[in-house]
Formats: sequence, C-alpha cells, structure tokens
Amino acid sequence: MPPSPSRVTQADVARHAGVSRTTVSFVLSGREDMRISIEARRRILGAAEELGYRPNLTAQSLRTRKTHTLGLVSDTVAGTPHAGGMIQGALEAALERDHLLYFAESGGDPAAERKLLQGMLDRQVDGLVHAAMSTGRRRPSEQMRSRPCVLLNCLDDSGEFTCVVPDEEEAGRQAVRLLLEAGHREGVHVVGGRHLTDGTPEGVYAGRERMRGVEAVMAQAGLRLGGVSECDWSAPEHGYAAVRGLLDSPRRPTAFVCCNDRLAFGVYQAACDSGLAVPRDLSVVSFDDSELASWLRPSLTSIALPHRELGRSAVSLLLSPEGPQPAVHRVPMPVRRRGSIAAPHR
Amino acid sequence: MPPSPSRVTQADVARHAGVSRTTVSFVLSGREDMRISIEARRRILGAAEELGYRPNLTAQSLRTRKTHTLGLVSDTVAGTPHAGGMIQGALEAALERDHLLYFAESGGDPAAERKLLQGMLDRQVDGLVHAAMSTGRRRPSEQMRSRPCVLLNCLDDSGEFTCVVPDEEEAGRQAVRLLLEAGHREGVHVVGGRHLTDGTPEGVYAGRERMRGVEAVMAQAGLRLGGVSECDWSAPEHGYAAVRGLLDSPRRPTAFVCCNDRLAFGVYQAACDSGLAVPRDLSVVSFDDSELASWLRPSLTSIALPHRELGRSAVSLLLSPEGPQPAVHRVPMPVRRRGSIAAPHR
DNA sequence: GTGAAAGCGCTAACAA
DNA sequence: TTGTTAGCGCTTTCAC
Repeated sequence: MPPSPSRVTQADVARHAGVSRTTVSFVLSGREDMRISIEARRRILGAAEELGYRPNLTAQSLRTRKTHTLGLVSDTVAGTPHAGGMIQGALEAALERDHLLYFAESGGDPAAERKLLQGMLDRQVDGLVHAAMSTGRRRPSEQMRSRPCVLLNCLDDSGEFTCVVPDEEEAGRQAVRLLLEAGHREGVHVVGGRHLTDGTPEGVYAGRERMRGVEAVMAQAGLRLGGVSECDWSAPEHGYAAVRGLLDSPRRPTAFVCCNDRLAFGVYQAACDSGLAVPRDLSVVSFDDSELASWLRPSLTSIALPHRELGRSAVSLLLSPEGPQPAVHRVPMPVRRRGSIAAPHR
Repeated sequence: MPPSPSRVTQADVARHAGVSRTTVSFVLSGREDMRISIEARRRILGAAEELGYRPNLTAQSLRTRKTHTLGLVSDTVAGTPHAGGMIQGALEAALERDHLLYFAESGGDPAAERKLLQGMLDRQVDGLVHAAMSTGRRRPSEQMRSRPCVLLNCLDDSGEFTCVVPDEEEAGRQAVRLLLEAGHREGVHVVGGRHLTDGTPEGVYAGRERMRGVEAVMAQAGLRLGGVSECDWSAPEHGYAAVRGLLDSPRRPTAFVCCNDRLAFGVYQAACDSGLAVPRDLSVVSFDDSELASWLRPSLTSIALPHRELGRSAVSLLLSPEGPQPAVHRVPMPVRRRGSIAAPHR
C-alpha cells in the first residue's frame, strides 16, 4: 500500500532496539521528564544511528501543530539587486531557531499574493513575513491575520501589525551632518527629493522621511538648502539631467545630497562632463550603499539600507517567545564614509 | 488535547453536509472515478465554502507522500545582486505546477549545506535544486541523491546529475561577431580573460568558456586578438587598471571585449580620464547585462546571463513527468544591443 | 521505566 | 452511489 519506498521510521528503530515506539519517541525527542533506563536509551540511539533514522517532520507536525516553518512573501525583492539581503537576514534568523523558510514573490499582484499565502497557510506555516522591495505603506492580505506575522520594510495603516523599517529620517539627518562636519554651509543641493513622479504623486516614503531629516538638521543649523531637484530615482540619467545645468552655472552647488546611489552616479557623470572633480569641486553624499557606491571613482559616501538587519529583526520578532507585538521597529542606517566628501573650496 | 485552536476539517464539512468523510474527500480532491451524486457534491461544496474549509496539506502529504514542495539551496545567490533572477525563475516554474519552494543559503559551507538539505529532506520535499552564484564545477552533497534533484548554474564531475548552465562559449562567439559586424578587425582587446587570480589560479568557468568562443571566432575570421588583459573581474577598478595605460599608447585598442559589466565600467572610467569617447573612439561589448549596462553613458551592449531562464529550466526539469535525466542543458545568453559599439574610425 | 492505545487530518481499498 | 475501515509517522495520556 505504501506508494513509495519508505524511509526508516521510529517503529523500525523500536523493533531494532527491542523497545516500544513510545520509548523511542521519548528518547529521540530528548524529553527528560519520562525517565528511561540508560541502557534502553543507549540501544535506541545506537539503532537510530545504525539505521540512519531521520524524523519525518511532516508526521510530527500533524501531531504537534508546529511545522518549524515560516513563510516569506514579498512583492519582488529577489529581483531587486540589493534587497536580497533581507532574505538572507531572514534566513539567518530562521536557521538560528531551526526553522526553514518558504519563499515566494507576488510581483505586487494581490491575487497572486493571496494564493501564495494560502499555499503557505495550507502547509501550516508557523508564521508569515510580508516583505516589500521599497519601504512604504501596504495593505496586507487578510490571511496575514490567521497566523503570527510581521511586515518587513513596510508599514500598515491599521497599526495592528509588527513592522520593521529602516530609520530613514535619522539617515537624512546624518547625511546633512556629514556635510556640515566637512564645513559646508551654503550650496547644499538635494537630488531626488521626495521622488514625485507620475507614478508616485505624493512621493515615496523614503523620500519624504529623508527630506524631513535633511530639512530638520539644516533648520537647526540656521541654514537653508541651496535647492531641491525633484526627480525620478530610478536611474542615473535622471540625476544627470537634474544637475547637468546647475554645474555650469556661476553659483553652482558645492555639495549634493543624492537620494540614492544611482542618482549620485548621474551626478558623477555630469561632473565628468563638466570637467569638475569629486570631491574637490563638489562633495556628494548618498543613500542605499549599493555596490555602485564602492565602484565609483572616488568611492561614494553613502548611508546604507540595512537590508540584512531588517530581515533578521523581522524573523526574530516573529519567532520571539511572546510572539510579535504591534509596533514599528526602526532599524538604524549605517553611514559608510568613503571618498566623496571634502571641505568646500572656492 | 488539541494544542491550538483547530481549523475546519473534512470531518466538519462531512457533518455539515450530512455525508461521510470519504465522500467529502472524493469531492474536494476533484476525483472523477468515483461517481458522486450531483446533489451530494453540491451540498459538500456548499458546506466547504460556508465553513471556509481549507485542506491541511501536512496531513495530505503524510498519506500521499507528496508535499508539493521543493527545496532550493544555493551558496549565496540572494546576496548576489542579479542572480536573484534564478530564484524568481525557479519560483515561477514551481508555482505554475502548484509547488512551493523552501529557500536557503549555505554561504558555501558544506556543513551548513548538509544541515539545510537535511532539514528539507526531513520535511519531505519532493525535489531539490542546488544553485550556485557563479557557474562552475561543484561536488553536491550526498543527500542530493536521496531525492530527484538538479544542479542550477553548476556542473558536477560525475555526470550523474541534471545540470543547467548558461551557454558561455556561444556568448563568447557572439561578442566577437558583434564587433566584426561593426567592422572591427585589428585592435580587439579582451579585458578580464579567464579570471586568473590567486583565488582562482585556473581561471573561472565563464572566463574559460567565453575565451574559447572569442578565440574560435577570431581564428575562423583569420584574425588575432590585439591582446588579453588577464585580471580580477570583481570590480571596475581592475578593468580601469588593466586598460588605463593602453589607452594612451599610440597603438591603442579600438574595441574591448569585457568579461563583465563591472570591468566595462572600469573601461568607461578610463576612457573618460583619457578624453576618449565610447563608441566613437572605442567600442565596448560586455557580458552579464546587469543594470549597470543600461546606466552607463552610452548604454552598454552586453550579453545577458539568463538567470531567470536558468531557474525556470531547472525547476521544469525537476518537475517533468519523467523526472530529471542526467544531462547538461545549456541556456542561450541573449544579446542586448545598446549604444557602445560603432565602426572603428581612425 | 515501559508499553498500549488513541488520534492529528487526510486518502483509498473494499464493502455495502 | 456512499460508508466503513485501516493506516501514513509521530506524540502523548494513562495504565502497568
């Protein structure tokens, strides 16, 4: 009747060791409360070893209702170069607690997401993580409520979920502080801004938060921004277009706060075309710390998106003994000091 | 006794519909061989709907010995920006066949890999994929043999596994053909080569294969390479260092075949510093087609690593009705024509 | 100290 | 056409 060649079971081990299945179960699950004779334990362990016994976690789950398995569904993080770190972090934290991870992507389609979550739920996952490629507000599927869950790199409006997001506002503050420390006062220009585009008319979470931090520190120092070039963050060309003209003007900016490394790359390209050198003629500070930052010449000072740490935190929270509590956790964004900032000269 | 609030089961549905559990099972699993009265079917479906019945796949698996679940373990693909496409491809193919994917990374540590595979096996996965970040030969863990499996982006020496890899040699041929088509004959220089470094004294699979393709087409056209700069592929600076001197020489190359986009970026940087323009003064063709290729000015013609397709194929093969057969599948690498190639002028 | 027996939710012979 | 019954491999109560 068994449809396929079956593996060694506890029953086999019991037979081999000359004890009952119950005893085997106790010994193999390492329970101390039932006292088993040292001799029986030895025989059982020996038999298990010899037969190459491996527990069938599927059967175990059916009984215990714990699968030691988590589900992670994202819109599209695996496809986003650096966001993969979130998965790695989640994985690490899960493994440390002996859990495995189902991973899937919805591509942003709610119907697809529901189907994926359902698949995971049907497989009795112990918990769920909903991850987003870029930080923002999301409305998690109803199914998320049927199990412990946490929102990774996104916020919800209800306030009923555990959310883990980068501390963008503080990052904005840091960016400006780096420039002020180097002696910049006037001529500080922002590239990217809130990321106001047709697709994102209100801007984007990271943009709004970073700008808030940037403006707060400037105000606090009694200074004003030289200007803000609102533009699409998606590719270097937009950064290039935003600053190309500025660089040839007589009152050109001396420092740029770029909302991500791609825009900073565009600024570098524009600088090259204008015969200007970074950081001698203009300082640049950026966000994200993608590999691009270290590839650029000179290498780019950037404030990192703590992808890995976000992933770790999300799973740690999910698997914490008390379970995830409704709250927003903001993870610090580390500053990576490199070679793109110098004192203004002129 | 139930440790946690239990979900709706088939028994509940049966009670509600006034039939036996068997009948419910037949109806819900959509089997046609047992004829069920239209009326009973209606009542059962209605009850299931009303109660919000969802199958417990864990229980189902225990009986059927199929979990509709696959395991994918890689060395470190999620951390490698573009290799994430492999995961996406694998995911897509799995979903199309109603399978979910366990995903994990070993970080290249064999002990960690064994542990991960064991965890998946204990959870009764139906099949296994072993993925590698960069193409090459690997010795898969013994456990891989205990289930159907395929090697993704890597080859094994035994020849007993199904392997899916990019067709690097053909890509090498294509790269040179692009240059020849544009009119280049002499002055074609390779940057990167086999990737001979301290860590990779024999070079790297992609390097060897690409070079083979490059040299074959050159020979076939009765031409010789202007030169090959063997260097580390890991960052633009190596490409920069490799060509900086060449560009100022009187007999400077007029076309570069760069072994990846990062090296090509280094060549662009060097060109900028030498006051040379791409593609007017020098043509560049590259491999990988990372985002960098489209960010560069002018955008870079590159031969893409078909990550997604690799992932798709691997899982399709794994889930094919006959199961994976020992063989090496080479996936074509698509050419992305952009703006970095022009006729040589001089 | 150890074992018999029940049951997790589902499938599938077999009988009715 | 439908129901009875026996497991899948494991945990756990309760009795010996």
